[in-house]
Amino acid sequence: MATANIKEVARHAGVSLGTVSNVLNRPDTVAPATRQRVLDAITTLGYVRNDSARQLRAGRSRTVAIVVLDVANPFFTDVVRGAEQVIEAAGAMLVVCNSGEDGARERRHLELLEEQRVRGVLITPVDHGPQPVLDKLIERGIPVVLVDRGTGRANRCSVAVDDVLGGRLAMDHLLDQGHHRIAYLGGPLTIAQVADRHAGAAAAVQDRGSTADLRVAVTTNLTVAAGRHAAEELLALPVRKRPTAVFCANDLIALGVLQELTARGVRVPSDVAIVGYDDIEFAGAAAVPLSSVRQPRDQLGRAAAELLLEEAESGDTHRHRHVVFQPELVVRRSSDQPRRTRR
Amino acid sequence: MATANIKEVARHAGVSLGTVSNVLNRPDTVAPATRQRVLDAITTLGYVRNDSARQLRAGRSRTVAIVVLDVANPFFTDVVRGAEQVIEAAGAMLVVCNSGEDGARERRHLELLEEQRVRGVLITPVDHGPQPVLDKLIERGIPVVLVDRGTGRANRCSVAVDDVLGGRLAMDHLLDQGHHRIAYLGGPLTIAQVADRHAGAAAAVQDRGSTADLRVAVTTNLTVAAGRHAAEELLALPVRKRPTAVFCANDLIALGVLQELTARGVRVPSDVAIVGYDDIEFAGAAAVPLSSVRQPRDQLGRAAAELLLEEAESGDTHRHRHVVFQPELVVRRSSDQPRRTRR
DNA sequence: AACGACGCATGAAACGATTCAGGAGGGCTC
DNA sequence: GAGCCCTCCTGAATCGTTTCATGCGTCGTT
Repeated sequence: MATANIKEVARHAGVSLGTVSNVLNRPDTVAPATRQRVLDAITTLGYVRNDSARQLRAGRSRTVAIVVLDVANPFFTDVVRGAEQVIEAAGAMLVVCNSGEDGARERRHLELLEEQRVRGVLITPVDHGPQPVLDKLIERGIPVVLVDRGTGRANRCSVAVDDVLGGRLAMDHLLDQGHHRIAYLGGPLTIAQVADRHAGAAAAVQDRGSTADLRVAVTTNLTVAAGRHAAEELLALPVRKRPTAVFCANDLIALGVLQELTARGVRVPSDVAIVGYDDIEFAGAAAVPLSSVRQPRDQLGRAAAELLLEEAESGDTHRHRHVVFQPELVVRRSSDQPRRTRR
Repeated sequence: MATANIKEVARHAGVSLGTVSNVLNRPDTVAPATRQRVLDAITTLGYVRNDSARQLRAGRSRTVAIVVLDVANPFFTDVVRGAEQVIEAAGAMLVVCNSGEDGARERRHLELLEEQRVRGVLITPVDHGPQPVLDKLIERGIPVVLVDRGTGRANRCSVAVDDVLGGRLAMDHLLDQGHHRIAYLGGPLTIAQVADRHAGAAAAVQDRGSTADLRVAVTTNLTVAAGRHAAEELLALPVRKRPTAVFCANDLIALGVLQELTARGVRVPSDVAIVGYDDIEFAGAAAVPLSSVRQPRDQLGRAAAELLLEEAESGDTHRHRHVVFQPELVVRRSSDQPRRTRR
């Protein structure tokens, strides 16, 4: 019942504790014959290392945690997969924690992770204000890497995508297509990503000296349902005031808009063009494939994981870095139809 | 730097080790004044429990693992969320591991989890043959609960949804709508769910004594791309031989089919009706909202977690159970148009 | 023959928490 | 005031691993 321990293995193989440990950790320092005896003992006893003891001795664990806002959001699942690759290749283990956009849950998770002395934490924090909990982790020597939150602080690394540029790309595209009345859908504006994407869109209009009308419709969150709701409001406008294009803060909203418009007989893109953000898998698979601003999601995860491992290994000599990726516009059918210039 | 330990706390508060431990674990056995002194020492020293030491002593950890086939699949993310609720409510922690449908990765994960002496494992195994790795875990006293794999073995609990019934529901619906040529899309058939759903569909045809023609098109996996590919093959058939309805083994395939058909000018549901499976969020949000067989995904996760905790606590007195949920057909536009009876 | 070097193996000493048998002191009963 | 119970606290023993100073041969060099 009680799993065999290293001592029993030693006794069974007729060697000392230290030798078994050496077989496990530095096999080449043990004579082949002895090594084999030990290995045999291990298999016949069904010995399995006890990680708690290992960690206790080592003072730190071999697991890395990632705390995401929503495990069910395709954006984050892809980030997780990217991080996973790097972490597992390094022989460590990635545990995924879900804050569900809830600060209290986030804090509970971080406390548990601290008790576990995890090797490091990748996190997209719920709040983007000052973060005493994170600072505490860092003081304790647990590296923290911010994921997808631009302005990293001085005591930690960060990876992010240039959301202002993303907004600019989307808007430039819509302006190129000849649109003049354009709506930006997203919210709440307290979310940095939502605000930045809008700022980029506005900057694009301004830089061109365009007379285009860009207005914002704030949604309560970033879900499909919010998109449907926003579309209803657009449809309530008289046709001549209705935007001919909408730029959505993420693809879930865009999909909601698409669905509602199609259901009401408004055609995409001929009546209304749509551009989303994130380029999740379901964007290209929508019945009217969705134009979207692609973020290198798995790269984001990979880069974050690499920074973390680097910091964990190099220790004090580490210099914090802030990696920023460039987004990329993917034009698909939902916005691919130049509009005859008219007002 | 090195985090304070319980000994320093004891010294700082002028008490013994045991007292500090009591404050932490049995606060009411310590006199209020002493307790407060200890708590003060804890905060001033910034003491954080060391979970490794705790676990080593206790012999087991307070974390539960869930091993899923694909973290990015909306079906599994919802199962995870369900399990999470129960596990966290019990003061434990859920770690999510991704096997990516790869048996080797699954095994590596299980080995690591065993080293960590996790409290239990929820798993949707990659293979449904005999599972020596899982048996080994169980022998070691680590409870295992199968998720979404019907035929649980005698030494473990399981939760599942009746896939045969689900297939039957879908097919009954399509037959009711007057369809006579129907295709089942899914694969590989070695996946129990894929086979069971087909079995249900076939049984429905037979039980009615229907003359309907149900044929299977096997896909290589269960993704959107596979659905698109399958749709292309359907379109290669002459119209008079082409199925008027397709039943897909999951929603990702169904979305792929929908996209490809729409892109080729085939209308859904009037030319071809579609029914999917899982009822993921994007099913209802598709441009032609998708009929689908709904599985109680979060309940699945919750039930699995509850069985696990129960087993972990009751120990030997535990009797393994196999919970089976009923699926439910959700009819949406993609199949909601009775067909004039004709052959 | 003496010496160092080297290869292997040893086992005691950590790591930090929990547990538990036991002790100190105070108050109560008879 | 003896005996007893209670409350509160103590500290050694324990969990299983890793590490490291040490020991013991053997071999090659001088």
